[in-house]
Amino acid sequence: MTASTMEKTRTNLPPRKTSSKRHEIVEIYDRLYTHFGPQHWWPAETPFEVMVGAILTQNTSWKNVEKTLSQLKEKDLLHPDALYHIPEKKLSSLIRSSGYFNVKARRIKALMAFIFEGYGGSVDDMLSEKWEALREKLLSVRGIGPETADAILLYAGKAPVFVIDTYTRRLFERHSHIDPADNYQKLQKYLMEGLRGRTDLYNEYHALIVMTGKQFCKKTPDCTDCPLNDLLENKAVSNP
DNA sequence: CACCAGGCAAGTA
DNA sequence: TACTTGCATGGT
Repeated sequence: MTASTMEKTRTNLPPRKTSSKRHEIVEIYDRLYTHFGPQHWWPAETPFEVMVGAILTQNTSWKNVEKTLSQLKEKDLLHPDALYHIPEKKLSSLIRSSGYFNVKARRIKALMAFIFEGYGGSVDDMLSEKWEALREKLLSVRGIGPETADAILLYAGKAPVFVIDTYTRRLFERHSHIDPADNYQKLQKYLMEGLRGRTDLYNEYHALIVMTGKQFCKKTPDCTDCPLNDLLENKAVSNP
């Protein structure tokens, strides 16, 4: 896998010619990719920014998080040393516009403590650890659950993990035979096996799913008038 | 006005 | 184990 092929990713899993019926996971991916194009995720300049953003965006619109991140950047606080030393109270006031500011300030401080106590404040050192081990450690940090941990691993550390969020559940609940009641790990395993360990696809797929959530699907549990239905139903349409 | 947003932890039965 | 609740701002 070269850098250039990472840029514009199509699945090619399996080749259309030799497979009469492609896996629905791949089918959905290709439809989303064809429609929306590459997403270039995560929207951040540094791995550290990914990590902070991942906490700030918990159950919160990215729009609100952007405001917070740009303000932190403006004050030159968006790096480990600054956020490690800043008082929690002050941090909570700075991240106010992201919502849950008291909770998230505590969570960010917990992550800083983790980075400094475990890796001397070096994000690079943290991310150079084996991702399976790092995942377990991240999950032990207060405020980092499976989605946040996996977002950090995938988008900051380029680890081969699929990020499962509410949009992902909703999409596969409506447009595949996957049991929506399945827990995080089971759905994740199913998707990861379907995509054969392709980190670039995990990256792009999750980004595409969030894009569809933003553009179309806001209603739960069902949305019959959702324009996304036209894109995802009629699975035979593109391949006679 | 209600409802949702790229979750998580803690409490309850 | 499986629900329920608190956390909170900002946009539609």
